[in-house]
Amino acid sequence: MPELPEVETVVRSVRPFITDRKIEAAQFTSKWVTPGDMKALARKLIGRKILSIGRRGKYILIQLDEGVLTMHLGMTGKLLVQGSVDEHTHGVFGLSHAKHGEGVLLYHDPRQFGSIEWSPAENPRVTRLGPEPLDISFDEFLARFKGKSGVRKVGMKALLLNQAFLAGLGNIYADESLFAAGIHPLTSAAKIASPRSRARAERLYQAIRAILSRAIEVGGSSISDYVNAEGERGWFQIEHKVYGREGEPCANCGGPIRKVLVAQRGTHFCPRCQKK
DNA sequence: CAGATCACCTGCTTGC
DNA sequence: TGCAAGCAGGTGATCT
Repeated sequence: MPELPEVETVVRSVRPFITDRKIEAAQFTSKWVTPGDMKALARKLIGRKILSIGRRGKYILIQLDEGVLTMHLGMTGKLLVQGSVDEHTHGVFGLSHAKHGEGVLLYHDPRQFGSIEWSPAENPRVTRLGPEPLDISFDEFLARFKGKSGVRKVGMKALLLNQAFLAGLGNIYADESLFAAGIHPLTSAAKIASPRSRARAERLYQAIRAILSRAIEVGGSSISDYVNAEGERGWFQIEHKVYGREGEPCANCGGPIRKVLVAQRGTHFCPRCQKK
């Protein structure tokens, strides 16, 4: 699902519909999305005013006049300001005086891998995240390659998927970034972090930023059913060079794009352009 | 500690 | 046609 660009798009599209509004009703129906006492959560939220909405990694942060509502969209989550409630709608928020729209916010998530949590202050899941890829310098990026016991030996694909390394990259943008930087997904982090690979590390840093920025510009990637809060699709999938393109010719060398399993995830790359 | 494996849930596609 | 297996944008618990 939704990775950093999709979550950013959702946040931007929902912002004008919920900012400065009061939560007048709330209902939850999934023990996976909202573990624990769902009625207590609803009671906690009703009467709260929404001060602002933001994003950290793949998390949506809704600042309230008391505490913060932290949401994750998992693999199939959507946050919608229009549409109807169905069996996959696991969160319904009724909002005060509709300045725009209809005054309802719907959390929709068929697989229920997402989450909705209230906490008095920053959610610990958010605290554990690494830095925002669009905010850090190259030196800070390079410094992340070191773990507590020296330079990390993990493969680059697994490292990019680790949210404690950088927040926000998922399967699509990890594959696209590694292709753009000419790095094989199984290349060890130690190799990229070595001084001799400085150019490649810098290419990766720039690739991640350019790809995420461009994806945000065009509203994210709509692979199957991703849409923003107003139901609009994103268009970055058109610009994917490797993700979902197994067997197609590489944009760079013309050889076939391959798909293998890395870190339990389908991983797309060009064997000719991305050497270990 | 770092890394690998598995599990969570639903729906769609693939292959026999 | 029908059905089982496999796979999907993610994360976190549990092992080695």
